Amino acid sequence: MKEYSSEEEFLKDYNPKEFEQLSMTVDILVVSVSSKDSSNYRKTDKKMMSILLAKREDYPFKDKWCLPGGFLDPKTETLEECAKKVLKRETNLSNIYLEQLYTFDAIDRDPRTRVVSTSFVALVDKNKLKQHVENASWFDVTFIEEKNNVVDIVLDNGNETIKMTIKKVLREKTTDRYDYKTVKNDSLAFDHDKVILSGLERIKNKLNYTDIVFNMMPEYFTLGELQQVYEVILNKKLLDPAFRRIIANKVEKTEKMKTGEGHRPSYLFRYKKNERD
Amino acid sequence: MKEYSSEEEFLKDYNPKEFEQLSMTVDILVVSVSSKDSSNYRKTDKKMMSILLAKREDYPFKDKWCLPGGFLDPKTETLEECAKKVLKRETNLSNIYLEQLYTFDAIDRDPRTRVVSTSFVALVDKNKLKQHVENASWFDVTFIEEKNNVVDIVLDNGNETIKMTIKKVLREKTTDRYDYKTVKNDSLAFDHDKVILSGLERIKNKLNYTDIVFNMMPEYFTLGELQQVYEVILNKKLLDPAFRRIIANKVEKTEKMKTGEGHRPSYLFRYKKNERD
DNA sequence: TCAAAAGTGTTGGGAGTACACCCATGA
DNA sequence: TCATGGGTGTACTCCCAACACTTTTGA
Repeated sequence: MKEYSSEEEFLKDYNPKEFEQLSMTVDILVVSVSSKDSSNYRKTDKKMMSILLAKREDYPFKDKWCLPGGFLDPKTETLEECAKKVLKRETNLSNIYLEQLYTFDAIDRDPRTRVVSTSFVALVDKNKLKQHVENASWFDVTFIEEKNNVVDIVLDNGNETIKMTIKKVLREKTTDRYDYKTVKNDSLAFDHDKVILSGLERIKNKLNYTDIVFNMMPEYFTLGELQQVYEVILNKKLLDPAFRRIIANKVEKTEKMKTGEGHRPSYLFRYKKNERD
Repeated sequence: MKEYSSEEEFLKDYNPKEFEQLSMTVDILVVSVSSKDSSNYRKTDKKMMSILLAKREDYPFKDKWCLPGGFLDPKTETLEECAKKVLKRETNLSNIYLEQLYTFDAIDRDPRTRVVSTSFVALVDKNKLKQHVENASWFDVTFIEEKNNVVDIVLDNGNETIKMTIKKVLREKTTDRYDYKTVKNDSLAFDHDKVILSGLERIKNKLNYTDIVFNMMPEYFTLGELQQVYEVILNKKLLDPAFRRIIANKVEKTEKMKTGEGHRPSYLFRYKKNERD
């Protein structure tokens, strides 16, 4: 290997042109929780997970939906800064929970040039959103995992229903990592179906050992509402007493009550800010 | 947003030059387990985690150690293919456990140009390695986590000792994600200290809910050896009966025995290949 | 009055913790 | 013989699942 004794000498020899034609993008899975109004005045609203999609108008993906994203400007920003910029543009919010998910990079991912994309998961409280950006829309998520590791995801924004099917193939017997194979996906651009699936699974896993739910909750909430969010993300019914015990030390009861619901009113709780353990 | 009606029109307008000057690299944390010979003939060899480092001879990082890695060729390979190529070069092995870790991208990471680096963790059984590549060396890892979230990592290859100190700062109260701040690091290039820390933590976490250990084990091993590997990775002593119960359904007893150790001989076990649960 | 959700107590089983104990070996 | 690790049984604790039960409300 050649040795260099000074910076000038090194830079003269170093040829980044060799590696040009590479772009990076950032894709963000913005997740929130929405409520479907119930017809029965007694029943509580049904909770749904929802994600934000934007419509592409430019050529290669005309009329396809895709995750909010954008190209990285290598001269000025980090991937995370780029993601925050995109989030600000799409939601007009700055203080959003953001976590790097995975870097996807199939060679033929983008027909224009070689693109490597780092995906992020963002969790937001929909109530804080003031405005909708044009061309963007919230889709309710229905997640059906069948026994043979085939996952159906249905997205619905009221006007349009998007269906996709992905097969999960365990990469190695020794691990929990899956390769995602798209079985059916007509409406989402790029590999965004895979980003959605891996992001949703990440949230589901993290629900049990972190407090990330509270990023999707308003400041005050009833335990029933919180439980519903858990239930819709985990996709299973939880038992009330068990649930209350588990989250007891994460929340604090306030003096406020939620009334007018056709049944016994409930105390409003709040995320316990000053916990130390 | 401008609309395009054909691919030609689109490509004419699309200008990737705007985003050039971006390179990607792959860095791999290759982890294995080594044994330190014991002086006492009765005692079993002490197990250590060890990682592979390579010496840089080129200018900006002369005399620094760094993780095996290389530039991505955007025209021909995916990140994972690139990682496998590097692994083949450094270890001459092809069937290695490989898992994407995280994408690091501080703007000033590399003084030459903007570089985004996706890191991987690879687990190998050192016994399978036939040859050492020049300029590469295995370092035993000592990992000391103090109460105030400051981590000391000491690497030792017999000739040289590398010390580094990193502070972990929780990114958000609601999550388990940390920002890593380098407190002290004189001998490792780039941000490889952070890659090492996050990789080691990843392995530690996954030990409990996956079977990744077996990627670092030879085909036949005693339960005592396996337990030692768990103990060195988790950095705590485990109780024999508990350990045996927990891993009982992951391994199968063979007819082979390990003798000549100055104590009761032990059965050799093997990873149970055909488990279904 | 009553359906619906809020909220609490009690019990049982399964998993992990701790410890006690015996076995087999080679120098 | 004995230090050392191999290997097994058992009792105890704690968490969580499951269920039973009471409370409170608005139409």
